[in-house]
Amino acid sequence: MTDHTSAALRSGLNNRYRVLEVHVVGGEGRDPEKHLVVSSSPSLRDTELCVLQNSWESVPVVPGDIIHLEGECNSGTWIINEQSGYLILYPDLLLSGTTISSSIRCMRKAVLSERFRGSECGSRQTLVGTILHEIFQQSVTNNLSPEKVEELANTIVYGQKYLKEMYHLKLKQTEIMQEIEEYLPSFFKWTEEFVHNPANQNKMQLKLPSEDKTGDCSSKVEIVDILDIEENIWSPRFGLKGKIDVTARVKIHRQCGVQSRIMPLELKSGKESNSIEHRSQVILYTLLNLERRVDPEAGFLLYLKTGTMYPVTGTRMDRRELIKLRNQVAFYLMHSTYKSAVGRQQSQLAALPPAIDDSQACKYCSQIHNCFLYSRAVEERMASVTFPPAMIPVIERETQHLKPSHLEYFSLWYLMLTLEMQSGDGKKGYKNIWMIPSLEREKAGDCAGNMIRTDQVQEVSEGQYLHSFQRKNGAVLGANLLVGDRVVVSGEENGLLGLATGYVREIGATKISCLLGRNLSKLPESTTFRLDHEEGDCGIGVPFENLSKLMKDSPVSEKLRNLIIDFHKPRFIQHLSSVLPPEAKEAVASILKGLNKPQKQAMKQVLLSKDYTLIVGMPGTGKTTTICALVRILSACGFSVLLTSFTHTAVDNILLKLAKFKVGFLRLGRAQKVHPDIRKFTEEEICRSRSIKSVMDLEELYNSQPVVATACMGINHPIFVQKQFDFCIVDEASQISQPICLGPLFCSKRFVLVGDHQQLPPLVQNSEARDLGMSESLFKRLEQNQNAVVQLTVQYRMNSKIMSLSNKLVYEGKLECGSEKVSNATANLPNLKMLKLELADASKTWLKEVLEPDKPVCFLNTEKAGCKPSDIGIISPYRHQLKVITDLMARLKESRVEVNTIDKYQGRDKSIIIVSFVRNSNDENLGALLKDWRRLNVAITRAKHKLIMVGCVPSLRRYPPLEKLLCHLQATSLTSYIFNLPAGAHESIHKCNIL
DNA sequence: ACTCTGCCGAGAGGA
Repeated sequence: MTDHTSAALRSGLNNRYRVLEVHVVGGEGRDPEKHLVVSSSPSLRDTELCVLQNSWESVPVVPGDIIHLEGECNSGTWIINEQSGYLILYPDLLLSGTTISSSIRCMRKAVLSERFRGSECGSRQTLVGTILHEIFQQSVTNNLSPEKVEELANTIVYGQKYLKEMYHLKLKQTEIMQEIEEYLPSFFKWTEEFVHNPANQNKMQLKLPSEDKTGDCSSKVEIVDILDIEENIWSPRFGLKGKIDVTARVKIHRQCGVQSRIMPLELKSGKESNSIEHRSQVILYTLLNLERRVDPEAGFLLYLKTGTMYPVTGTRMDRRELIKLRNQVAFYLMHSTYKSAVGRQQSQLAALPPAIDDSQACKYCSQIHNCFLYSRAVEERMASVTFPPAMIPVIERETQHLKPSHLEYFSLWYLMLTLEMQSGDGKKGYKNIWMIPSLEREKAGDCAGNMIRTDQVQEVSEGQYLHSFQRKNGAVLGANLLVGDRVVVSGEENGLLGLATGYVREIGATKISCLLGRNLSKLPESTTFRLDHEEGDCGIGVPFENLSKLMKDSPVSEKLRNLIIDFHKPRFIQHLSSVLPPEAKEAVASILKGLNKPQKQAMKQVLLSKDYTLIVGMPGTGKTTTICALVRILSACGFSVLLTSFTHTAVDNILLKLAKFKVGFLRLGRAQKVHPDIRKFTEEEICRSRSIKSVMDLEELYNSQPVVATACMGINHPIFVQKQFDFCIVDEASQISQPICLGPLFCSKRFVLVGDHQQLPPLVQNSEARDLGMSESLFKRLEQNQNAVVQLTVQYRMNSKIMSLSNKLVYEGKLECGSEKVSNATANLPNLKMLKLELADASKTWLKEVLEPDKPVCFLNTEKAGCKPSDIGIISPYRHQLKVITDLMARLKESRVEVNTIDKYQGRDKSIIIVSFVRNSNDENLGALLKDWRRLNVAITRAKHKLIMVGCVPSLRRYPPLEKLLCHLQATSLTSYIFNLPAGAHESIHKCNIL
């Protein structure tokens, strides 16, 4: 994407330029060149010239792009060629060292891996590799003796940290330990040679690029000090990021003298290949090092199996080629869609990097499924894309299980997800951390700057370090970071970006404590930090992954494709007796007793279903109660249940109820995000309290409960690799986008979606994606199969008059009150009499009327009142309005009244609801939010006893849903609902709030 | 043209 309008441009070391023009020069015997007219001034008036030569002209740069230039600029001209300079395309897109090194062999794979992150499912070797890394890193940092290393290996292998992975791969701890043992002798040999006894070692050839003079470059290398492990570096200069296994101070002994350098050391536990991929990784790490220290020029590759260490020098040529490769990958990632030049300018998916002709490499490729899928669903129709001839029949064969409808579904959703991801780009990216000073970002509340560390760093658990920060000047924090938020900790100084990531643990007036993945105590005490709220994009990986899974050639995926894409009719069995075990009958009957008729019907329908059931939970119809009863019945019948929802809060809502009935369950997900009363059911807590340290115990825990609950993004948990559930229940299903909702469905035989498509749909930011249908939930899509739908129509929230609104407008009269009591309930206003006396003066008669408990619905017309819409309200479509209201309420010292958006109020209720519609007749264009009748429906179904709506009637009439509502209000003979407010009425309305 | 919640990740090896 070329839209970087807000990007800050700079010259100097961190120079950013915008490309204004691109000219291809040369040909006719002359070497081709590309001339770029670039500018770093905000006005784009002062321009410079950038000349690309010696194959740099192949960089796919276009006008509008942001580039970073490295090298020298002489009188306004940059020369980037064989000898000097680098051009980095889209430098704010940081690519990891492994992404680039893997793109050497197959760029297509590298690009696919950026989208489909979970495809690499791990193996024994990778797990052993990870564990070996940790053992080595800790041993070398703490200079451990061989006995201590053995001990450490034991604690790690028989500890808690890698149990999940071992369970996932069905590996035993003893097996892993055995394999680890085999590595230790070579590791000891290496420490002898390079750390303890460097004088005895063999010489190695190490020629650093800066040493021009030829001659003897054989040297002895000595590791003097380990400065860091897992050092995380972000380099917006080279557009790179990475974690460096070991950062070591190294002495190079030569005939001509001794040199000291800080160099990266890359560990490998696999085959001693000294391959180009491995070497490239080291070279990229030397580039990353430039962010923090002098150019190391070289690094080392250490193969743990043999203890052999190879020096890797990054020549200019190596670096240049790797940067060019990075630019290409960056180009493909930034141009994953394009607008068709003709017609309606619709976005289309672009081709991936071409497939390579290497069946050997493809055989072991973890992305092969996605590679074939994309070629079949997207690229096949493109004239410009060709495949190696040998590959064509393979693609054909590997995708033959997919019908055209499946391929269409895939490409449409792939496109929509990509569009949505791009539109988040501006906000999401980490680039704000380096592009916006902390002080400025703090105003938006997303950052806390100028912080220093205070207390000792505590290692709370393996790899979790508790850090405390406070302002350098002791000032109060302005940030609105919340407990549980993810944060990125960086140094305020240059080059210290992304030092660590973690979670906010506690927030005080002047202090923040965070649980970070790395220990920062080694940094100088004077280091000042900034804590940036991480606006995650990682979640976007889950829907891509689910989409890919849906296209797999497996029975589960095939069944879901049939049901979801091809709308096969959901099947039901005839008789309850075949699912209801006799011994469960009594228990089930007693649970059913507490339910109303449609709720009972829903239970029955689910029990009879072979595929799926949709439960429409209209407002106030007891969705939570119903789900809770369903879980109890299903587990009484001996079924296993996977219980999910989009948000943690919704999951815990049900669990809180379930806990009362003593139904056992296991809650997955980070304890911090879980309701305090439910935390004791989380895997994390149980593992801690029972100090589970063996794969067997963990497996026992996973199998101990037939009911497992998680947020639906949490389906990458290893439990789901091995367990299949009888039923999956998805709450809030009408608010979840299809590819996310799919996730939990792979883990069960049947599913139940609970929701109400008349309420708000999944949130989609990108308008084009929305127009393409991205906000259609799976619930809505499947609702056309009416035989799978049960409606909960008996509601216990609203009194009859409030209910009648939405009943008329939305539910075609299907809603009914659960009891007389519900139907007639009015607001309890104990101070009303006193207040009425206060309001005796005639100008306020309207307020008296509004407050009458037997007028449950009223609409206050602000048209003539001159009352600013921005003065009133409790729920509102707009966040800005809420801010104004909250401030006013604070001035009136009223904090008990909850102020929130309509969207956030979905699923909740209150006795009295005041809706502020905000819109004023002066508004030139209609906003989109109020056009959505689902939002209106949510707004008018939150109140139990009294619904007060405030807004300018003539303005609101321009919105079709509100027009309908107002018409209905006028047409009803119950009472005159609409009041015309006199001037200055808004003050009184706040008094009304204080009731 | 105003609505916002989920995910731990860059890299663990394989040819």
